[in-house]
Amino acid sequence: MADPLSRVFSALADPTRRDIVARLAVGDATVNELAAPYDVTVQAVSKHLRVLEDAGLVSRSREAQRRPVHLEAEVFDLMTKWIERYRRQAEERYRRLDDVLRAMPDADPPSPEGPTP
Amino acid sequence: MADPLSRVFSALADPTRRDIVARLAVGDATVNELAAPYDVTVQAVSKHLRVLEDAGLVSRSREAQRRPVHLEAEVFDLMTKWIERYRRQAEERYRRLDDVLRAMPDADPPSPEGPTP
DNA sequence: CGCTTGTTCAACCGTCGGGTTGACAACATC
DNA sequence: GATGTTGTCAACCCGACGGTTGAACAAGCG
Repeated sequence: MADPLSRVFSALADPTRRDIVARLAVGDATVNELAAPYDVTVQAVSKHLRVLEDAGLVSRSREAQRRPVHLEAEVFDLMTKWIERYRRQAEERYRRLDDVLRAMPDADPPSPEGPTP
Repeated sequence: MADPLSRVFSALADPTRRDIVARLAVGDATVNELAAPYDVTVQAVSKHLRVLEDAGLVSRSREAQRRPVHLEAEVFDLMTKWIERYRRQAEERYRRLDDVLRAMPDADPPSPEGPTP
């Protein structure tokens, strides 16, 4: 799973990881602090952070034996851009279809419904 | 994995599924049409569509023996809202931190770095 | 009716993801 | 140097996922 988009979407597909992101939006935190609210081991949270880091959503710096985790919000744009593109395209298509329906000459198109009976 | 957000993110974590969404943004299509560009079986694509449908990203109607697939773009909002929330929050935090740093009195805070030596 | 087309269901296989436990590295403090 | 704190690495378990094959169901058409 090499492509960045898959990594980001996949990273945020887990509720615990989304929770961690939510918490990090408030401020940086250490692994132990992040693990505290959950009933999983610290190792599990460390794994989650690795996934988030690989996705570019999070960065870890060294500060003595602590490793404060920091949210990197820029990667979000990758997703929003992708989403917006296809949302826009779908809406555009809808609009165009509407136009076609409006400008429809009353010839009988291959519509299976009611071809002007 | 009950929550809708996880389902949507998870659904879009697969490149094939994102591709299918991209194709459906252009217009509705049948399973066979969707499967054509890929070298996987039709059944595999059908499974992908089931995932997309469970996530609310796609709907299938019946039209004779065909089952045209239609993109439901509204669910995108779920994601964008989530993303925007935390992006905004992170930016807000950044801005506030900046203010704090700017308005910093030259007392010595518990910073482990250089406490104004 | 029998046949073809389009799609799904069921069973199976290999891999990945989230979780655990246990050991270990790095640093701080006594 | 011994001890404790913080975090990662490694091995393992189990359930979910993406894929396949083979059969079944549904709807039109000879």
